[in-house]
This record gives sequence, C-alpha cells and structure tokens, in this order.
Amino acid sequence: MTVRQDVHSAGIPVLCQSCEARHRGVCGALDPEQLVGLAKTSSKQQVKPGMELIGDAETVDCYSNVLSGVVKLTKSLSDGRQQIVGLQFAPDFLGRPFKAESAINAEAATTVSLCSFPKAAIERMMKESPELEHRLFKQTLNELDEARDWMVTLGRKSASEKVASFLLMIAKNIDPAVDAAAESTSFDLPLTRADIADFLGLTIETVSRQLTRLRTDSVIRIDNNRHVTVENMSRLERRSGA
Amino acid sequence: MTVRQDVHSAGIPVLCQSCEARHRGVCGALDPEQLVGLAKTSSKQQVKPGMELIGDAETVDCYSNVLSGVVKLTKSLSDGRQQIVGLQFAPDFLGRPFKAESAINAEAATTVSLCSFPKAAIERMMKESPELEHRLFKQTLNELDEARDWMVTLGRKSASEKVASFLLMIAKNIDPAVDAAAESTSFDLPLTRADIADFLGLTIETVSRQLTRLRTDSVIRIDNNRHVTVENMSRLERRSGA
DNA sequence: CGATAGTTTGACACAGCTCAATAGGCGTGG
DNA sequence: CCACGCCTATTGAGCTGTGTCAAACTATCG
Repeated sequence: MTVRQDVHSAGIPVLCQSCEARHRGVCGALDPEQLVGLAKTSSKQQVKPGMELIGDAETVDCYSNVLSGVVKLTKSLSDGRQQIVGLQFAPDFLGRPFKAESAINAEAATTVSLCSFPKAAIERMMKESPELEHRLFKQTLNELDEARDWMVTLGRKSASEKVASFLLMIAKNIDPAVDAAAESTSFDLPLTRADIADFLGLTIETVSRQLTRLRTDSVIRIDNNRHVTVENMSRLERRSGA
Repeated sequence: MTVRQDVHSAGIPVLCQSCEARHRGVCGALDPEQLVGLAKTSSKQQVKPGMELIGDAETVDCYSNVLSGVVKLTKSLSDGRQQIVGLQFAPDFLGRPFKAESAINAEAATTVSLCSFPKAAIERMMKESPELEHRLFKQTLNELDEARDWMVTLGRKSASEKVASFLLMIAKNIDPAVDAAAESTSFDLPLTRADIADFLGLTIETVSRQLTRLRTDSVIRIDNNRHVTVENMSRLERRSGA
C-alpha cells in the first residue's frame, strides 16, 4: 500500500498514516492534533510468540493496539488449568479501561506487533474526546457478543462441533469475505494444539483426534501441522452445530 | 423506605426518587431535568417468571432497568440446546446499544420489575450526556469480566466445581457482604434446576446430584427445593475450584 | 385429593480424559 | 547433506465423569 500525502493524511504522524488502527481501530476517533499528541508517547514493538504482555493481577500501565498477529487472553485456576477467554486480532485495542489491575493474562500467540501508549495518555484523551470512549465502548460490546457466543460453544457443543466452530471463526477472521458460499479457504492456524484445547475447553488429544477426523472426512486438509485448507466450507459449517 | 423531599431529590420525578437505578444504576448519570424528560416516556412494569422480554433476532425498541428480580440472557442452537450467557440483577441495564436486533434472548427467571424506555430516548440522551454512555460502558466492561469468568467455569471446571461456583455467585449477588469469613448465608435460588443446568452447561440430573452431594456432605442445606443455606462458606469456596 | 410441574434417584452407555508410546517437523552441528 | 535432539502432534488402550433414559418422589395448586 502506498502512503498518499493528500488532504486526508495532512498533519498525521508518519507512524499512523498507513496504520490499520487509524482506519478501523480506535485511533480513527482522533483528529490529527490528538494523533500527534498521542504519537509522541507511543511506541511500536514486535513481540515473539509466547511472550507475556499483561500478567494476571499485575498493575497495567500501558494500553496497546494490535497491529498484526494474534494475542490470546487467558485465565487460570490455581491448580494450573487454563482457559483462553478471548483472541485479539488487528486492529483490536488491548487493555481494560478503568481498572488498575488486570484480571486476565495476555500473551502473544503468534509474532505480534503492537503500538503501545501510556495508560494515562489514553485516559486523558478519553475524557476530552467522547468519540474515543464511544469507539472503545463499541469494541467492548463486540467482545461481549463474542464472549457470549463462545459460552454457548463451551457449554453446549460436542468436541467435534467445538473444533469445527473454531476453524470457522479463524477462517472468518483471517479472511472476512469468506462465507458458506465460498468453496474453500486456506490459512495458517495462529494457535498450537495446546492453545486450541485451552480455547475450546478440551485436551490436546481430543483436538488432534477431531482434526484428523475432519481430515479423513476430507472437510479440511492440513499441511505442516499449521496450514489448514477448508475444502468444503458449508460442510464445515454444518459440523459446527450453529 | 421513606421518600424524603430534600435538596437531593428536588425536581426528581417521584418514580425515580427511591429507585435503585438512580443510586447505583445508569440513571445516576442524569441530572433532574434529564430524569424528568426520560420519566415522561418511561413505564414501570411487572413481569411473571418465564415471560420473554427480548426475543432472539427480534427488533428491539425499548431498553430497561432491572429494578428487582433476575433476568436470564440465553442463546440457543438450532436443535434446541440452550445456554444461559448472563444473569442480570437490579439495577442492571437491559439492552444492547447500537444494534437494532438482539442476538440473545432475555427472559424473566423470577418475577421481575422493570423500568422501560423507548430505545430512541436513551440513544438521544447518550449523545447529549457522555456521562450516561460512560456508565453504560462501565457496566458493559463488568459484564465482559463476568462472562470471561464464566468461560473458565464452563470450559475447565468439573460438574461439582461448577455447582459450587454457581451457589457462591448467587450468594454474593444476593448479599454482597458475604465472604469466606462469613459462617453461613441463606437465600432463595432464583433459578430452577433446568435453568442452573443451562447456566453451567450441564444436565438437570447432574445439577441435582451435585446439590445432593453438597447436602449430604453438609456444606449446604436445602428447604423446599429453592431455599439454600450455606452452612460453611469456606468449604463451599474450596469446592468451587477457584 | 388428584393433577401437574419440578426434582431426585438409579442403571447404564458413551464422549472425552488420562497415560503411554509413536511419529513428524525443524533447527543445530558435524 | 545427514544425524541428532527437541518439541509438537498423532495414535492407541483403557478409564471415568457426565449424559441418557426411565421411574419414583415431592411440592403446589385448583
């Protein structure tokens, strides 16, 4: 994508010009002047898979935009059982407003690039600009809708339906254009089998068995453990239980 | 509770004067003038258990405050399997801002009293008063936190831990003062066994068995099927898996 | 007092878990 | 280029917790 220097990007920090968070994310709420102010204290960073971004019960002092990659939000029981309670893709906003301590863990599932700002800067800007708070509110409502969708999956679907639902969700996130009509799609799984298990409330073994079942039934193909090709979208959808 | 006509309630509609939603709910964001405006179009109503408040995929044209009782938010799969994805107590706000259609069902679990307003009135007021939107945002963040807590319960806890967690949650909601230190508490279950099963992703039978196990282990007592006395709060907590 | 809806209890089946062994992918170093 | 080791994923065998189906029990209300 070429960065055009036209009326729309006049006065916008270089950092932000081609940034997805400005187009579809929360930064879209800010005018050039505010962007400049924020860009002064913000910093881009690249994070390797497995790195912890926010620790449970840790004081959080920065918020971030996810620019690429996938972040997993997890919660754990005292004995180590873990559950993924959310996945964040670009250009999601990462952080829990109005709370000093995080109740969840955030960890890079893939290589992730982030744009981080000090907590205080965002909170000041939220007071000045109702539009920013409005955008964050809308994202939170979407996350709540997603969380509730997954509660149905966790509570009421069988293992094979869970795995099918997961693949569908990933396919739709990677390529928002795909739907049941599409013949086939293909993508890299952003999660390991262990992560998928933590996301679906299953064990690694069960996830693996269900994936091979989908493979032997030629609903999907799997290459190199990570690359999935959905051969037949509508059959996958029928297996998702929705 | 007597309604005092003092400086704090000057100009406030009679309807709102002793209303919990004005004290702890979203109406606290409104000034007397706005309350008067809203009260003109609002109406209190009483709803019997089992009544549907919002239908899935139905156009919603009113929002409500829950004034008493418990509302269950549910989602269903096409074959009838059902999952409760949220419970709302007074003074929660009921409704999904910025969306014409609801993706979930809302149903009275107990007798519920509501204060309802036209959707348009709230949305107009939200534009005028950032403080109102701010309160709704905060409630949504809390609901998201709760939803994620339950995802751990749904995905990773055993049936007995689920039932214990459910009893703890209800106890804390009925009497916010109780904690592990408290010797015992007692309350009426706002849900039937079938509802509890739908909430925990279990069957009626499993819920029943786990409740009798808690009873025979004298962690709780049950009278008339609905009234529960927690004999030993900390033992219940230990069984909840947290 | 019977009717109805909700709840409990029992016997059995099976989906998904556990433990254990094998296979495959990938980077390192010879 | 192959050999090795590490990590991740797959496959198998057996077990167990929870679901299923059916029957008995209880509360509530006309």
